[in-house]
Amino acid sequence: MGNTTRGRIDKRQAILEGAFTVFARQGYAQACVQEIANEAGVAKPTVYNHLTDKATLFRHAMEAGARTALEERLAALEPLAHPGDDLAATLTDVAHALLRLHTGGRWCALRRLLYSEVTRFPDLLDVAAEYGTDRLNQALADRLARLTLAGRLRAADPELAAEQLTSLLFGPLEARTRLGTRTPEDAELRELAGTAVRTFLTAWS
Amino acid sequence: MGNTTRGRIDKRQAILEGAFTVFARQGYAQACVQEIANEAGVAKPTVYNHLTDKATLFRHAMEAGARTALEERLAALEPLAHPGDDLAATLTDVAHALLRLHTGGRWCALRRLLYSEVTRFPDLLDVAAEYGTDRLNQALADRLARLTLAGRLRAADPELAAEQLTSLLFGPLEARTRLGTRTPEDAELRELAGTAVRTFLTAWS
DNA sequence: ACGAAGATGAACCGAGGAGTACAATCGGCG
DNA sequence: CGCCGATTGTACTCCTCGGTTCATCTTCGT
Repeated sequence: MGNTTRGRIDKRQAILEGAFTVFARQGYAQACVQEIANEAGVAKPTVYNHLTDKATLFRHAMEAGARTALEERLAALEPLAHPGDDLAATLTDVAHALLRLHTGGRWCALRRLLYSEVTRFPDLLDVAAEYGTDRLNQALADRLARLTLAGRLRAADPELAAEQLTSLLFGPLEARTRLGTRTPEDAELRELAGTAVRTFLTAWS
Repeated sequence: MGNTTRGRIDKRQAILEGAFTVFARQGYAQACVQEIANEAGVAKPTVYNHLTDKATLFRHAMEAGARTALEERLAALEPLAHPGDDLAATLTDVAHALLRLHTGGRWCALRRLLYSEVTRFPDLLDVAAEYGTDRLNQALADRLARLTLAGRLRAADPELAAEQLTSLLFGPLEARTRLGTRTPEDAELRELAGTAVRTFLTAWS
């Protein structure tokens, strides 16, 4: 258990990361603080020293996890700032990257925890609003608006267009990933991205 | 608490319904059997008499809830069997009905419970497969195929078309319903159904 | 009316886990 | 070196809750 450096590196960070992985694996109620402490390579009283409560520990862990997840997703749609000659191709690439993130373990766990604990922790709604799908849609709408201005698209309502694109992308995932317990083949994701972008473009160009 | 008829009407049914509502309200781990018994107007040993375990109680409650939810949803797309002259209108009506079901308490609770407990109860995947979105997509694909045969649609791949229509419908709900904690205005749902059907029809006709 | 089967309430057991107390230890800093 | 604050293990106190037992009704079929 005592492999982690005994020294002065930020325990708090380790605790939050360990907490997120344990919560993701067990759920809030079944995760015991002792196991989180073990996962973080830290003693149980240290956990209570940094984060007063199991509840606040959960909140902070969720917020940290959600923030990094959002950063990943925003980074994934960066290519849309410099689209090549083939708009459909870059759009498909971006869609594919988003799908891979969305089928990854971190994002699935985050969604599961949000759904399951939102009734007991209503403040998680703020986390979801701050780092959730709305934020991604907003950034995507910005990109689509720029593309429309450049004459490469005909999205009169960029918000709606973005919402429909992400819906076409992520909607089928629930069934395809068996509620997040399976990660589909990369080829399947590629195919999914292609069909979604195709219908999107026939509707919005 | 003894308001429920003391007689011989099916206790088991009452227990399952009460269990579903309590599980929906509290989640699996935080729901205690005593409260379920109270909700069902029944004594705790009676619960253990009908359903041996808390786990099996949960499984049966989930299956019952999922079955009725599926029946509701399948009934909602019945109008597609006799579409009027205006296909877009009936499609929008069906979409609206589906959206109202999907924003209702029962379905949201079911989704929450499925997501949160699928790791501890992998057999819930069978329930989801039996009564979940796939089944609805299948029935919808059947309708779309019939419509295509009748020349009212051009859905070469009915499965894909159905998947994309439901995605366009239900995708935006996650954000609009704040993870299922809010039920949008009926006008908003109507608008959502309209835009979804519009893009669907421009892509598939 | 009566007996059997099921339902009821209450008390009880045991496990698991949150949170705390405390004494021993480690680390950096003057 | 010697202090001080943070860290560690361990043990402990509650408390919740699953599941059971049991003695006492209630209901129904006959």
